[in-house]
Amino acid sequence: MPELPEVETVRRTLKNFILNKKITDITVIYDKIISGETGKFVEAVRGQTIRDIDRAGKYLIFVLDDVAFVSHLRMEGKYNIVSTDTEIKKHEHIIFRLDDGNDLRYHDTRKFGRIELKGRGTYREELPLSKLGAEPAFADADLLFRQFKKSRLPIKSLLLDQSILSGIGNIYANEICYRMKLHPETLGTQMTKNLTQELLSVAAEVLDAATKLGGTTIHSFDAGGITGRFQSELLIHTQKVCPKCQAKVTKITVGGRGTYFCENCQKREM
DNA sequence: ACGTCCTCCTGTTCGC
DNA sequence: TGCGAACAGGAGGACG
Repeated sequence: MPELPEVETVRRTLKNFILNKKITDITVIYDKIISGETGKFVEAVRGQTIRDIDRAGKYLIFVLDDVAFVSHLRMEGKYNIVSTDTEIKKHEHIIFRLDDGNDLRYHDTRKFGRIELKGRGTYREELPLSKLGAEPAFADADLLFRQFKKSRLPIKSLLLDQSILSGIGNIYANEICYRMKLHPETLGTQMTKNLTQELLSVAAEVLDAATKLGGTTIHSFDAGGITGRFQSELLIHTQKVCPKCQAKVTKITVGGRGTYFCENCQKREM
């Protein structure tokens, strides 16, 4: 499931391949991927050149001449760049034909991803980007502390709330709690100012380290054929044994999400 | 305004 | 062993 480091890796990889390429045609095979009217999307994007690829949290933004489109990969979305004459694969839903003989193809096994047309100069002010919280590297600890303090939701759930902090998904939420020695069910109201500051630096550090390694490859996700090397750095997510104390890792559900933690190491007193 | 639950999907894993 | 059920989960929307 692509989170900030994986999406950033996709962004950088794509930029190398498709910057300044013109989209000469679009074929929409499965149109529920496109939010809004498919015809309008195709009409607006056809003939436009890719001027930049931006990112906000887990969203990718393709910036074209006159418009932009926002793409969320959700669980299993991928972009493949292949020669136009390559046979279309089963889960390729949107085909962008480029003017260099290649296609940019959106592939998504579970069809959860979404692509939506936005204004070139206004996409950050439009939903859904407009309600994203800051990324951990740029977040304000005082504001975050106030948001934590007023919620009785578990910290794990608050970390996954994109309107509070953007870019963290289930894998990194688990990793951040573990590195903080924090029980994932610690309530927002139990957080202290110091702990919040520490959480921000741990979160930024983990995301940065993962980005430097090309993200984490989980299940079918990879960034344009690039295998994320953060996979081997995971300390708790999908682990059987705690690397610190060798205790058996506990798996519970928090806010409907699979949560891995060590009962021995993650019981820090507030 | 906030929290909870449901929906979207398909491939994989689990249980009987 | 086989097959249906449960699970995986990010975000958006319905609902209370």
